[in-house]
Amino acid sequence: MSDHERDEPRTGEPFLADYLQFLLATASGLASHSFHVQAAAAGVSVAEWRVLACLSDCDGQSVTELARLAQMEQSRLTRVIERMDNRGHVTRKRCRDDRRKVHVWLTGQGAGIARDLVARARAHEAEFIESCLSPAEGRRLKALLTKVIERAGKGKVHAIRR
Amino acid sequence: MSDHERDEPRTGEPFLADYLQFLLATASGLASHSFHVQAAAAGVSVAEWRVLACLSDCDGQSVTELARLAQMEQSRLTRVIERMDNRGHVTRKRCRDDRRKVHVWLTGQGAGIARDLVARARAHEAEFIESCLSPAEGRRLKALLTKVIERAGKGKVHAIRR
DNA sequence: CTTAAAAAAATGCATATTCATATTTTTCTT
DNA sequence: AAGAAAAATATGAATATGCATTTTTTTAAG
Repeated sequence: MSDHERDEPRTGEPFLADYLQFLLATASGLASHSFHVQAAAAGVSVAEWRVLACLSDCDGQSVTELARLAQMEQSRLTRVIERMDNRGHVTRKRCRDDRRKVHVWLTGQGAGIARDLVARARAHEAEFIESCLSPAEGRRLKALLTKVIERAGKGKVHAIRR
Repeated sequence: MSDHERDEPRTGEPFLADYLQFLLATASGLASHSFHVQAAAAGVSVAEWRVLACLSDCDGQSVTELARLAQMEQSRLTRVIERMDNRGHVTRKRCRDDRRKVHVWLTGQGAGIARDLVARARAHEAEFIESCLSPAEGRRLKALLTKVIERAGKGKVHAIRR
């Protein structure tokens, strides 16, 4: 319809379609978006979902560990956790061995919500993969991403424990 | 060091390490983070960088098109663009064919910044891939992501034009 | 042709996020 | 063992973001 009224012609090569970081961000957004809508409907924001998922995988992490795993800036995570604490979804305890640290656990209620969302996330993942890749391709993609994370996140994302 | 003071044992299977959406988000963050630091040092936020990159690839898109391509909520994009307009990095023109739409272009200055950042992004991408994958794996990963985007983003990310 | 519905962008306002910095505790140096 | 440096959280204040809604324009229906 609209002709975009361009002034200048295209500069050089198309950039985005071959830029790994763009492809990752776009695929990530597409893959997660509709699940995030489900979570929102359940009253859980994206940031909160990330915390629930991380804790459901490994409960009792410290704020800093959690921040790394959930890819959140520390002070942001502190406040996300604070809200979740107020709603009774997590509890915090200062670590006795190192009293600088604060560890975070799911409460019973939080764990329930997490279990439910994790189940839905698994279902959503299966649907999503089926909608765009063969099972083998899905496995291959995961393997490649895992390799990227292990190599690039050396020390940063130690929490991918199997 | 710290023993994480767990109360309950682990629930079930580890979840995150095999959850595609987590792998994508994590890899995406790791891949982009250090470039985002570079951009910030150049006075460009992540959101602004996305706009610059999208426009440098295809100038004169409408706000809605840009929002889809840059994966930004529309009202957020409107304000990001407004700031970029104030700084003289982009200009907006209401479309004559369809006066609801507003198209966005890079200014000379904006295009200069975009060119510079795109060049750095390409260099950063090459370094990043080399740091964690073989060239063949890098290509394979891009191919898989492209497939995901084409299939899952049917109609949503039409702007991946080569 | 007139009115209803849809589409695009902007905006008000409540909330969330960021950045820098303060605070507390631990680790390292000498 | 004392003091400096580092590490982990928290917090104040400026800014950005999200959601619902409004405004303007276009498209569809009757």
